[in-house]
Amino acid sequence: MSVTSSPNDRTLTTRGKDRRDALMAFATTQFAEKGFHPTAVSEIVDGVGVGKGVFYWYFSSKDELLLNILRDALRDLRRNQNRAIRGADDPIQCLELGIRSTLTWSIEHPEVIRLVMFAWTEEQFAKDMRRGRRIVISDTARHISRAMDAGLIEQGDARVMATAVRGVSDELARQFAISGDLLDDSVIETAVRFCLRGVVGDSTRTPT
Amino acid sequence: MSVTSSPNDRTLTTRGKDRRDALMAFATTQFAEKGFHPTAVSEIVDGVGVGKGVFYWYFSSKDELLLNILRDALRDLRRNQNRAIRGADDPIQCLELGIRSTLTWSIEHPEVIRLVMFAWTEEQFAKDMRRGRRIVISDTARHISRAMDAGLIEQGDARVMATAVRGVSDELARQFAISGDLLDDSVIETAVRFCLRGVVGDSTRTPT
DNA sequence: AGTTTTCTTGACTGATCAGTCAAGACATCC
DNA sequence: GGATGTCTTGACTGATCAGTCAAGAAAACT
Repeated sequence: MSVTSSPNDRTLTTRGKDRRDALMAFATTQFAEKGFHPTAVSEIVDGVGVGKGVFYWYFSSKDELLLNILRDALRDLRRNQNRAIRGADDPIQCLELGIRSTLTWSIEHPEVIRLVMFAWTEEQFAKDMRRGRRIVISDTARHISRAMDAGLIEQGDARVMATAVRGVSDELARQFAISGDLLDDSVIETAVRFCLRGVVGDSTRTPT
Repeated sequence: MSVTSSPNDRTLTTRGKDRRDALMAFATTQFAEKGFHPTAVSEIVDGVGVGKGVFYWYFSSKDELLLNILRDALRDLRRNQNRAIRGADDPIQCLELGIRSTLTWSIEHPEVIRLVMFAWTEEQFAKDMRRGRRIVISDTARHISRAMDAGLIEQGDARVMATAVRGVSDELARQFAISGDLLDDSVIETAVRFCLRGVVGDSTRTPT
C-alpha cells in the first residue's frame, strides 16, 4: 500500500515490537526520574542506542508516547484487580481485595505513579486521566453499591466513598513512589482497615 | 551598597511588592491552566504588561517563582488550619476541624492543588514538597496521637493514619481542582465521616 | 537640585529541542 | 536476484525559550 502509514497503525514484526517496548520502558524510567519535559527525545533514543528516526517510526510524537505508557498502565492495573477479585462473592471482600491489589500494583510501579501525577497537570493528558479515573472509581463504587443493596452497609453516596478509598490508596502509593517512605505489609493493613471502617462504619468486621 | 544584590534579599517598596504579587498571581493561574513548562516567562510578563527584566528583578529564575508560590500556599493553608482549630480542646474535634479547613481551603485554591501535583514530579520542587508534607502530616498525626493517649481511640500508627486522612482530603481536592466535579457540603460531610470512622473505628460519634 | 536606590525596558544571546527527511540497511517472499 | 515492505540513520530545520544587559525612567532621600 502507501508508504504514508502512521506509527499508530503499523504492522510490527517481533523485532519491531521489542524496540517499541524498549523505548517505552526506558522513557518511563526517564520521565519518572527527570520529569516529562526535561527529558529530551534525543536522550531516550540515546539511552536505547538507536537513531532519532526510530522514535518517530514507532510514535507520532512525544505526547503520544506518554499517552501510550499511561493507557498500558491502566489496562495492566485493571487486569490485576480483576484477577485478584475473581472468585470472591461478598462485595465487601471484593472491595478489600481490590484495595489490596491496587496497593500492591502501585508499590510495584512507582514510576507510573509519578507519570500519572504529571499527566493530571496538563490538559492534553488530563483528558485521558479523567476517563481513567472514572473507570477506576466506577469499579470500586460498584462493590460499595452492591454492599448497600445487600444491606451490609448503610446507604450513602457510593461514588464519593469510592473516591475516598482511592484517595487513601493513591496517597500511600504516592508517598511510597515519591517520598521513598517504606510501605510494608503493616502499612497496607492499616490502610485497608481504615478504608473498610470508613465505608462500613464499624470495626467489628476487621481482623486485628 | 553594591548593586549586585539578588532578587531574594531586595528591599521592596509598596509598588514593588504589588508588582511581585501581580506576577505571582498571574503566574499561578497560567501554570495551573497550561502547565509549568509550557508557560513561558514572556507570557507571564506580557500578561502583567511589563518588560522581561521586571521578572528577573523580583525572581532569580522561573523555578524560584514556583517555589515561592508553593511556600506561600503552604503557609496560608497552615495559618487557616490553626485559626480553625483555635479554641477546640478535644483531639478528635481538632482533627475534624483540621480536615474541614483543609477541604475548604483546597476548594478555594484549585490552581494551587494543580501546581502541587506538578511540583511532586520534578526533583528540584519535590524536595520542598517532601518537607511540606512532613509538616502537614505531623500536624494531623499530633491530634491522632493525643486521641490515642487520651484513650479515645485504640492505639495504632498515627502517622499512617494521618497520611490516610490527608489522602482523602487531597484526593477530593484534586477531583474538584482537576475533574471539575462538584464538591458541595454533602461531599465534605461524607469525607469527614469517612475519615473519622477510619480513625475512630466507630460510627456512634458521627452525626447524621 | 543633586544623589542614591528602586525599578523598568526590550532587543539580544546561546542553547535546547521536537520533529523531518533523504538515503540506505535489513528481512522476507516470490 | 529482484521486489516489497520494515526498519534505521543522523544531520538538519525552524522555532522556542530562559536568562542577560546596557540603558534609562521614576521615586525616595538629603
